[in-house]
Amino acid sequence: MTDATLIARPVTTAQQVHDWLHQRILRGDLPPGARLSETDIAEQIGLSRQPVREAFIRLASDGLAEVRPQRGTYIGKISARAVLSARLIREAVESDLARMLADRSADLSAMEAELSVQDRANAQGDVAAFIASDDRFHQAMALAAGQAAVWHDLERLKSQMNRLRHMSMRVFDRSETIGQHRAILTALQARDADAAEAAVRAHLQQMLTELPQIAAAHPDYFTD
Amino acid sequence: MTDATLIARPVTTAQQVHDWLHQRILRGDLPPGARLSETDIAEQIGLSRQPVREAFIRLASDGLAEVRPQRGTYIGKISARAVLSARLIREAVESDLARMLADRSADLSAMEAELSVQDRANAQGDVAAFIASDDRFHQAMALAAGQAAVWHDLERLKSQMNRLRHMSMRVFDRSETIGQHRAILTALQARDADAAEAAVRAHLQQMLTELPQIAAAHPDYFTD
DNA sequence: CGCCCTTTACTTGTATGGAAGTATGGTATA
DNA sequence: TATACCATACTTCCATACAAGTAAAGGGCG
Repeated sequence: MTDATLIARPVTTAQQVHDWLHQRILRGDLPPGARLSETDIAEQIGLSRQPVREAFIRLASDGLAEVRPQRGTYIGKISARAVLSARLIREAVESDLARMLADRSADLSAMEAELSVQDRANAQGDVAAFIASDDRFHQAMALAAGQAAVWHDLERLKSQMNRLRHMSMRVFDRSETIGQHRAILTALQARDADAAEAAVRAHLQQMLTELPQIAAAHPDYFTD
Repeated sequence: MTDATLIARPVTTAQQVHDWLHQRILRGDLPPGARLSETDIAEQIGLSRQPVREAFIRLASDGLAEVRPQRGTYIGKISARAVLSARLIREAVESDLARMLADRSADLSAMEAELSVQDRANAQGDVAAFIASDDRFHQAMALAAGQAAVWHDLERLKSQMNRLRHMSMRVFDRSETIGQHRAILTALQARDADAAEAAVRAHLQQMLTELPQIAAAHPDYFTD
C-alpha cells in the first residue's frame, strides 16, 4: 500500500480506526469469528460509537467483517471459496504479467533485492517480515511490467489469502517458497516466457495443497 | 448480481440507499464528477443524514464516489487506469476459464441462450438489456467452469467498466460484439482451447480501442 | 421435569445537534 | 484597480439520545 497521495488529505478518525482494525485482522490478532462491538471499541479508544461504526461498515465492504443488523458484528471467517477464487485470479493475472515481462527488457533489481530480504527473514524466523517481502516481490513484478494499478486491484482480493498465510507461515518451511521465487526471477532474466509462466503457476498452485491442511488444523476459522 | 442469499436477512435503510445510488451511478444517471450532498439526498427521500452518509461511505469503498472531508462528496470520475486494469485482469482470468472449459464437457446452453437475447436487444436498440445480457453471457461462462466465486470477484472490478459501456453502447454497433461472443461459444463447443483463448482475448481487447474514443468524446468524465 | 412465555439486557439502526473545517463573496484598504 | 482580510454559508465529522430488533435467562405453568 503505497498511498503516495501528493495532496496531504486530512485523515478522519473513522479512517484511522478502520486502518487499525484492518491491520489487526490481517495479522490475525483478531481471529475469524470473533465478536466486535461498537460500544466496546469506542470506549476502548475513547470515542463515540459513530466513527467506530463507520469503520465497521468499511471492514464489511472489504469482506473482512460481517455486520448483522440488530445482532452483532463479527470478524468474518476465512472463506475457502474466496481464497480459492483469489488464488485462481492471481495465477491467471500474474502468469500474464510474467509473459509480458519476459518479452521485453525490464528492471528486475527490485525483485532480486527482495530475495535477499526473504533469505534473512526466513533465517531469523520473522514471519511478518517474510510475508511483507513476499508481497513486495510480487508487487515488484507488477511494477516492472508497468501495471501498478493491477497490483492495487489484486491487493483487495489478497486480503483473505493474507490472513491464511499468517497461519501457514508458522507451519511450513519457507525455503521452498524462496526457491519458487528464484525460479520465477531466473526465467524472467532468461527472457523465457514459457518457463516464467510455468514457474508462476507452480508457485501459486502451492496454496492448493496448503489450504486444506490449514483449514483442517483450524476448522473453526473457516467457512465453506 | 444474483444475491441468492437463502437467509432472508433484514435490509437496512442505509443499504437500500446504497443500492439505489449504486445503480444510478452505474447506469450513468449520476454523471462522473457530480456533487452529492448528505442533506440534499436525505431530504429528497425523507430520511436523516445518517443512513445517507453510510451509503456514501460504502460507495466510496466501491470506488464509485469520493468523500472529501469537510469539502463534499462527488461521484468519482471514470479512471482510465482502473478501467485498463480491470480489463487486463478480465482478459487473463476469462481466457484461463475458457481453457478450463474447453478441456472438459460442460453445459453451454446458458451462453447459447444469451446470444439470442442479445440479437433481440440489439435489434430493438435496448442498451440496458444488451449490457445485462452481455454480463450474463460472461457470467454463464464462469458458472459453466464451476467458478461462480471468481465471477463475483470480477464484478467488483467491473463497475468502472460498466459505466464506460453505458456510454459506448450508444456509439458503437453491437453486432460486432455478438459476433465475438459467438466465436467464443463456437470454440468452446469445438473443445478447441487455443481458439477459445484467442477469441476471449480478442473480444476483451476490443475495449482498448473503444476507451480512447469514449474518453475523447467525454473528457470531463474521465481522469488519468 | 419439561415447555412456553415474559422480562431484561444487550445489539445495531436512525435522528438530531453541534463542532471543525472549507470555499466563497463582499468589503475595506493600499 | 488590485489585494488582503473577514464574515458567512456551506460541507462533512463526531457525539449523544432514542428506537427497533434480537437473544438469552428466569419464572410460571402444565
